[in-house]
This record gives sequence, C-alpha cells and structure tokens, in this order.
Amino acid sequence: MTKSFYLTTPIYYVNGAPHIGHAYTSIASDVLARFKRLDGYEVFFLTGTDEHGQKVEKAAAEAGLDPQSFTDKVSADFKDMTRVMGVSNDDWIRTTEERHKVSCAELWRRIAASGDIYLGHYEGWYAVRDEAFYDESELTAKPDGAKVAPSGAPVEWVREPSYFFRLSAWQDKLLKFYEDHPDFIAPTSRRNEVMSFVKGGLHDLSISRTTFSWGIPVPDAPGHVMYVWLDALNNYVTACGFPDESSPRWHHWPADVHVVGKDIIRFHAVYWPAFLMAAGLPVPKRISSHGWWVVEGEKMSKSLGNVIEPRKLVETYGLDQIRYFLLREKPFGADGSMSHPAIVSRINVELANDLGNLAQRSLSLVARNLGGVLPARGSLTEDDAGLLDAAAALPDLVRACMDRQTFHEALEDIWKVIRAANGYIDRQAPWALNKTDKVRMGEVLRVLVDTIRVVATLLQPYMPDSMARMLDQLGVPPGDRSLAGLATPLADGLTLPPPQGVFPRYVEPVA
RNA sequence: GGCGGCGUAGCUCAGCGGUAGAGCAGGGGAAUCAUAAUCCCUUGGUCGGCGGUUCAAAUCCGUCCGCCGCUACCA
Repeated sequence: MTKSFYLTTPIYYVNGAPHIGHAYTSIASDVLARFKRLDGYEVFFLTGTDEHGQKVEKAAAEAGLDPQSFTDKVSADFKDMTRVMGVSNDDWIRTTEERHKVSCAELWRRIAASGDIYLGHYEGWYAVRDEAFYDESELTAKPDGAKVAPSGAPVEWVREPSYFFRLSAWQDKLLKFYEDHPDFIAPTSRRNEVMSFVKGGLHDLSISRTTFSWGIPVPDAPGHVMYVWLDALNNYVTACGFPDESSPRWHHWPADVHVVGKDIIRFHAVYWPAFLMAAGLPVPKRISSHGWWVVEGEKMSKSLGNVIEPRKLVETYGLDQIRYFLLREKPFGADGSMSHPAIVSRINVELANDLGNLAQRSLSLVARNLGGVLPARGSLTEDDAGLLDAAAALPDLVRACMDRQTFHEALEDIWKVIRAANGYIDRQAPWALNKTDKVRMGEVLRVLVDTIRVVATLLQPYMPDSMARMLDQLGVPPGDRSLAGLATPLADGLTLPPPQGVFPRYVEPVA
C-alpha cells in the first residue's frame, strides 16, 4: 500500500497580480510536494484561485469586465506564474468551477443539518465610501457628534439579514483539539496566538451576504451568497471529490498540510476546523504558516512601488537560483529580507563555488584522468568513511526538516556535507595522486561521486532542473533518483558524460 | 491596556544551567584539480541594562529599556 500525502497552497485571491509572496508560498509547498514524491509517497498537491466576493466584483467593474471574464483572466495569470516557478501541482482549482459550487452547497447543508447555522441580522457601522464595516472602538466622533471611520469616511448603522455560523459553540472543542494536537499549528508562536485568540471568546460568524451577488448561492435562500471564506476554504475538500466519497481522490482528505501565509492563519486554524467539525468531516493535520519578505530593506507594498514580480526575478537570476534563495535565506516561519547583493551572494558562494565547483572539479578529474570511467570504491580510510557517513545520515535529517517545514535547516545540513567534501578533496588531493597512486585516486573520486550523488538527490525538490543535470553527469539512472534509489550503488565502470558547469556565477551586466 | 515573542561577533543567526558558537564579511598562509573556485589558520562579543536564585546563568526568576506580533468577519 502506498503512503499518500495531500498538501495545499492557499488559493490566491484574484483581485490583484501575483507577487513574490504568492510565488514563495507556492515554491515552498512545491519543495515539500517534490520531497514527499521522492520519499515514495503518492502526493496530491493542490493550488488555484479564489474568485468570489465583493472585492473581485468591484475590481472587475473597475477593469470594465464582467466578473467571470475578469477572473478568467487573472486566474490564468496566476496559473502562468505557477508554471514559471516550476510548481508541480497536481490540480488547479478555481472557486468558480461547477464542482466547487456543488461541494459548497453540500458543505452548507451538512453544517445546517447539525444545527450550527441560524438566520439573524448582520449589523454594524458601515462606511459606504470604504465599503467596509468598522467596530465601535475604531470610530472617532467629530465635534458635531457624527461618527467617522479611521479613514475619515462617514459611517451609518446598517442592518441586513444574514445566516450565522454558531462559532461560539466550538470554542472549547477547538481548544481541546489544539491541546490534543500540538503540531496542528506551526510555528509555535502562531499556535500561541491562535490559542490566545480562541481563549478570548468566539463570536458567531456571519456567513452569508445579500448586498452583492458574486458568490455561491446559499441553498434554499434566495438573495444570499456564501461568505467568501467559507467558499474559499472549502476548495481543499472540493478537490478531493466532495461530496462524492467514491471519488478516487476522496482518500486524500484530510489534508496533511495546508501551507499558508501568516495573515490567514485564523481562517485556517479556527474557522476551518470549526466548519469541518460541524459538518462531521475530518480536520486537516497541520497548518504551517510562513512570514513575509522585506525587499531591499523596505516592506513590499503597492504604494511604495517595490512589489516584486516573481517572473522578473526568474528572468534575472534563474529559476533554481531563486527557488534556492527563497528557501535558504530565511527560516520559513519568520520574516526575512531579500536584496540583490544577498541573492548574488547565495548564488555565487553557495551554488557556484561550494556545490557547482565541487561537482565540476571532481567530475573533471574523472573525465581527464580516468577517461570518464567511474572507478570502484576501495577499502575505506577513516577520512573516506567520515564523509560517506555524513552523507548517509542526510536523508533522515532532511526528512525530519521537511516534516517540520524547516526548509532552510535542511539546506544547512546538506551544505555541511558539501563543505566537508571540499575539505576532503583538498586533503586527499586526487590531482596529486594521479602522479603517485592512480588506484587510490580512483577510490577518492568515487567517494566524492557517491557523496555528491546523495547531495544532488536531496536537492532535487529545491532545484529540479539543475539537479537533474547534475545527476545526469553523475551517471545516476533516472529510475534511481529517489531516496530509496540511493540504496542502489552506481555501477563500477560506468562511463560518465563530460562534465559541464551546472551553476554559472552571477556576473553584473555591464551598464 | 492585555497576552506573547525577541534583543548573542561588523551582518544574518544557532545555543537556552556546566570553560562563548556557525555562516558571511575582515586579516594571514597553503594549494593550483576546478566556474580565480578550494583548504587551513586568524581578528572580533563584559551574550540589551540592573538585581536575584545557584557550586555554576546567554541559558532560571524579577525589573527596566528597545524592537516586533496577536488582540475577530465582509480574503
């Protein structure tokens, strides 16, 4: 029986263009998906777009398009970004698809059947100009007594019929769930925040709207469309075939990991499990959240005009280089910064010098001094064994990091071995052995090839194209590139292709 | 205001009760197989301040200072 693994990115809201944050979430998820495939899992990796709600309706109107044409266009743009980032998703879901409407209607019915939905009134201070509701505490009074929003817009008390989800009834069950599943929310700091939020008391949640129509209709309630988050979150279940439990995909639910940005933890860690428990469906196993990127020392924002277009980065530095940088430069859960010098330093020091040059110098010695014929191992010296043992320990270390989504730690562990290999080649000096002891030279080079093979195998999820080329040069058959394949040694006497640089140094373009 | 986190070498950070660590940057040397890449050695910190607990504190407790996060919905 094959182990299966289901992970998701958030579905991206189509009221704006894709930026580096979207690319980051998708790439990190992709690394995890690729690693799990490499580790023998049957992976289902989902991403897509979230297309309903008032903001989309408004953005469409501003673009002079009907909502469906507008979302078709933006969704396609996100899909293109995903492809350019090398993301290996197994499905692309859009909330405007028929399968999703069916799924949402059924989810609603199940929650309603449990008694957790009731009809009430949504009311509050509404600023027409901002198209937003404000809490009493956010308002300020003008000298004449009129209340105004933080933006200065006048507010009025409005009241409309709305269905509510009885979230307040789930407070204790959620807290118990968090206690029983300490790994449900990562990192721990976010878990603490969520728990503290829930402990503070939960209000019932308004889950339908009557003031606009771009949404999924509430069953048997003309005029009501579903709250966008109920609609959006449910995509994860829709993609598993819900409500058709005979679907070949249904066994994937519940998800193993929902990868999210820190801004949407609450929706995933509070509302989503409550909706699911109310509907009698299993709850996902883990919500893993990441931090933000700061660009050239400044927070990225549309108003500052420093929004990074991910496809532009790929054009400038290369896809694998960017994938590597994004996962290496900062811990997953934390905020971090990117800058041109930082990217160039990672590319030139770690990819070109440490790894690229290690492979190149090792393989060129095999090519030149051994006619490209892969030598056999000899009896291992202490130095040989030390390096090989360090490499052999890597798969377990990396697997543990992947399960915690500490992507940068896995890279640190891998680079320790790469640095050790550079130390080893210098100590053993196979170029000198070429004149004194050709047999020993071959043994040393074989230790290096075997070590680089482990490293390249484990780096495939991060840099699929570059590592495919490196593994080609190492003579690893395509069928032996999984973690399990590491158990199959390369055949002695194999003829290796002539080595070619995998990671060119980044050179500043001449102005 | 409440709750939580952080403050360690020039930079980014690890360590979280037992003689201060890594990577990068800086300095010196070796080597020349390799993408002038690599390797070795080295400079550098009263671990935010002040008190306390302890035979022993970056590491536990208190307090102060400075940053940051969370403190509910129309994504």
